[in-house]
Amino acid sequence: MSNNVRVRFAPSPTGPLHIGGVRTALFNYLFAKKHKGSFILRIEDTDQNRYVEGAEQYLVDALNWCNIPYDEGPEKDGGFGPYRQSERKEIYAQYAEQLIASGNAYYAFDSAETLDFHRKDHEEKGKTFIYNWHNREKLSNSLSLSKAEVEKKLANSEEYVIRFKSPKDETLHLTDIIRGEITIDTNILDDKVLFKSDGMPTYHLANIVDDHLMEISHVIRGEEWLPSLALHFQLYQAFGWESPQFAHLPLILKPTGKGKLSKRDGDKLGFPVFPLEWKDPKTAEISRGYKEDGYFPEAMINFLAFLGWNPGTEQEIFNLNELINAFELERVHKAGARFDPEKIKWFNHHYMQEQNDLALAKAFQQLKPELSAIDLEYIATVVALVKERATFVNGLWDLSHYFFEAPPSYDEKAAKKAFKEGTKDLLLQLVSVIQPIEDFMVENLQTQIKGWITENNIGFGQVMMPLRLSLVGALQGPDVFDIMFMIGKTESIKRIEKTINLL
RNA sequence: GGCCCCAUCGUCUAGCCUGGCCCAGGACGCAGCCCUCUCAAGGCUGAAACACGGGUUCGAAUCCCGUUGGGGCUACCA
Repeated sequence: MSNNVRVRFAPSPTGPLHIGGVRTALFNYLFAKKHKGSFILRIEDTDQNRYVEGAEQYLVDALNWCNIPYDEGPEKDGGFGPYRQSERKEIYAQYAEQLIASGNAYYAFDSAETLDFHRKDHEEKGKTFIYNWHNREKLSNSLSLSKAEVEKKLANSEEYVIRFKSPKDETLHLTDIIRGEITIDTNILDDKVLFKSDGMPTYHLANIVDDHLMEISHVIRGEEWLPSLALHFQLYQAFGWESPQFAHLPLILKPTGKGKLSKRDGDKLGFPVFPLEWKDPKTAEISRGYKEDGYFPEAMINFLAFLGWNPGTEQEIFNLNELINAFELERVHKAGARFDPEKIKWFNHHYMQEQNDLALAKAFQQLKPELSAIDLEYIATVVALVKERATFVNGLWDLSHYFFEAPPSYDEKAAKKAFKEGTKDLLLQLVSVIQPIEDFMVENLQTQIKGWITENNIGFGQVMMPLRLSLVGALQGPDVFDIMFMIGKTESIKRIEKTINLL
């Protein structure tokens, strides 16, 4: 492929960007970068009724957080702007008129009520109402009405829409990069509305006009658009434009059950469906986001890339550059992919290990007010000690609180296991072993304590278990000697003595 | 209902185009073992799939047809 690859991500600002939308954006981005092309963000806000305040800003913020930058878009003109369809309003009408002039479209005056009536009427009879060659002669439009009548209606500025005149008895052979050839019989196609009575184009018209004007080379979008492909293809033909290549991505399905992934699933199963937290401007309802839940963007991107695509090798960990290099549309799957909240956690755990300890410490400190006064270096060392057990920054506290404060209690089960009859005596002896250690370093602690245990033929676990429990409050965590070194001699002894007093 | 798309372990998937190397490989999750003062991590091992039925062929997960199942669309929404 040459280097004039231009792709676009064209969401409509009707709410927060869904995780499936993120994947669509990602695949577009990967494809563009792989071919040294441009990735364009276009805002498809032709539906004034569904416009949601803040949705566009959310989109930009989400893409930024995901590290999927666009080359052109609103506030980032690349010579093909504007990039909001509402700002391109004047452009579309002339193209609709052009289609009428060439006989590919017509005016329709039917009211919403009339259409509604026909649909219901057909449904009752077990049929489907399709506005096309089949019945357009019986409806109110510039094909059924006389020229004079049409002109009169237009002159009276009666409300009208412009519909595409879908041909009869044609077989369309469409090509999709992912799916191969798709065959469609035009007889079952309906005369889609291209231009609405409110003066705005529908998605179909605006989409084709903009893709053409913006010189889009590949349209990579979700599978929900596959049924519209025939219309879009015919539109390009009607305009006499060269059509871009199409690739329809498989949908992301619910983890369990039927249907595609929805916000509800996230709420029910306890995982986010949106990249960033979103507060609904109307209901004030808050939807959680991957960012706020402690996911790293690298983890989300890596996971999302593997939903419907894979490189064909056994490598699974890919950074963005590696993804760009390896990505091929031809390797995208056809079938829908279930979203697996467990696997994205695994990716997050992986990327957590790759994070810089100091950076993690900062994030950890910001999250926990208890840590505000604590030295960042100390927190970073603690993080280094416990992070292999952590999947999220917000899980760090549970894994490391005993580095910052004495354990508030002892785990009951562990206490039963660790505290035996001779424990008190052993701990008293242990204190006398620790007390004289001048240089309170890990190696010294290790040799002194282990030496004392072996010399006196004491069971290792008999000392280590209650020791750990005294320090940590539970039988978990990193090396005991590391913990002692970190909290220091005084605190170590203090915690052991607390246990002694308790026994 | 109609139309279009799809179908390999529970899940993500390799293999399918160019049939034999596949009694089907990897990963997540699950189980066990090892490591070990503990919990993790890590290492090793295991259970786990070609939806079904017909063809074609010496031979089919791979090609064809049908059935079943799943998904999407069916708005003056995108």
